[in-house]
Amino acid sequence: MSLIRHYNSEDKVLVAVDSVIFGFDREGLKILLIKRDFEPQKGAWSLMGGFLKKNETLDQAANRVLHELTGLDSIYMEQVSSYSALGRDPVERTISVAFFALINIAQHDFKLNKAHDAQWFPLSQAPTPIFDHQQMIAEALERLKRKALTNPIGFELLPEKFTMRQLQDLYESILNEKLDKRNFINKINALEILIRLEEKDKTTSKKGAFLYKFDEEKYNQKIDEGFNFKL
Amino acid sequence: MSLIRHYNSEDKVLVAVDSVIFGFDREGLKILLIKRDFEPQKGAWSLMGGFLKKNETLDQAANRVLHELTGLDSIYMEQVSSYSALGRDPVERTISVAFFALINIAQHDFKLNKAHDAQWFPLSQAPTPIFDHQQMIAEALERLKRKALTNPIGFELLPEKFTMRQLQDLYESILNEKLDKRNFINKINALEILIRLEEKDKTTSKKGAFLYKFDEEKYNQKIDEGFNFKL
DNA sequence: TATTTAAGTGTTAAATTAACACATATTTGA
DNA sequence: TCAAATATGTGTTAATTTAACACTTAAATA
Repeated sequence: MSLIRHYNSEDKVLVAVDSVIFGFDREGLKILLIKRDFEPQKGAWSLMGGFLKKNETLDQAANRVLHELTGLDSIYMEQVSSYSALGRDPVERTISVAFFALINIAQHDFKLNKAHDAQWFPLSQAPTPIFDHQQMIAEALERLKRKALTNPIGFELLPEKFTMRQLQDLYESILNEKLDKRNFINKINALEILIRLEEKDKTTSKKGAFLYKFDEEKYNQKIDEGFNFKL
Repeated sequence: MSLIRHYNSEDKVLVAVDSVIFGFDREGLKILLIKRDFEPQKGAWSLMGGFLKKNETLDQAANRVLHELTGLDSIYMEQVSSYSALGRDPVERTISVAFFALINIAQHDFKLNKAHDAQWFPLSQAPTPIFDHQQMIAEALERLKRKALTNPIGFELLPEKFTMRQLQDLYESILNEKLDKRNFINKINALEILIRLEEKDKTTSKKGAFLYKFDEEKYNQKIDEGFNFKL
């Protein structure tokens, strides 16, 4: 007789992961939604998700699901929260763990898996998604905001070379407020994580704007240290 | 034939909740651990936990488990994170959602359920608990720190009447640093959530220290508004 | 009545944040 | 060719917030 108590009498439940996939391009911050192709709510928009398998962690599941849709690996992901309301998925009792992912749309040369009928939506123009996905998006966005104010995130969302204006646009779209150009530049420069290149980007102005890239070493240092931005 | 796709082929897993129960009394910030009474690791210290049942939410499960141990209801709890490493519970594959709870030890007149062999430990003197519970505690503490800097929390942890010194002790033990007395008082008073009573507490000084209570209305207002303390 | 102990109380310097406006380079159209 | 239009680039000052700092007071006890 073993003294090890097994958990045979306990309930097992379906566990899902759902990903709030944020992207950024010249048009601003966007999220990636997929069109649901089965009932109920067939045709409605939804976060990309999937079920946790017996032999994988939640992070692995979230990465697997993201990979299935985008083909991408090594994408920055972070757990947001778990959702467990009883009727949240009308098909069957399921709890879901939400993640957020950061992708730079223009840079990564990926094709969305056509089987999933996915589409990028500017944050403010996204349709209302199914179940409790709206709440997941809202909480993921809160997390992203805090992240942006305490750690550098541009590396995940911006192309390798970018203008100061693009960086400011990124922060403005995450924080959902206009920032003063000079104050923003002063703050960013104080971090000393940017390297100004000789090249200029001429796509948005006649004068041209200097391109910058991140100083990877100092950038990573700031990830560890953290900071406390008030923008 | 139904168009509704069921999830029959998906894996189901055991889902647990584990609670990092913080308490505060004259001796400082403490956590409540229970002695595990079955193998493996019988006799080791552990967070109080339990399994999610088919028909309850994670919050309900966490409250149920807390109630089982303490008899208390309506305790402040907040979800921290989910843990899903494959071998985290050697008995069987289980994922766990950690919560933190705030209890004011002296005020609540509760008896710990003896069946669980529970004990309060000062944060710095707690034994190393089983599995990944140490990580849960660390992350819960991080959350508590941020909470303390952005929302009032004293109501949950302090007795109804308390001295300014007790409030400062609370913050010092959560933030794990000494604070300047005058600056602390100035900051707290700026919030305008305290009411100074005529009574004094004489247990810690000959002179006696004024007792305070929270202005409940303004306190709740600050919960909604939030603030950004830098102590 | 001298000593001890924790409580109580404000001011100033330093650092951070917020507010603010004009010149420049280049293209385009008159 | 020159005027107009447009986005880029750049510093200073005021206002606010935070950090540093020391002495007096009340009461108990020796």
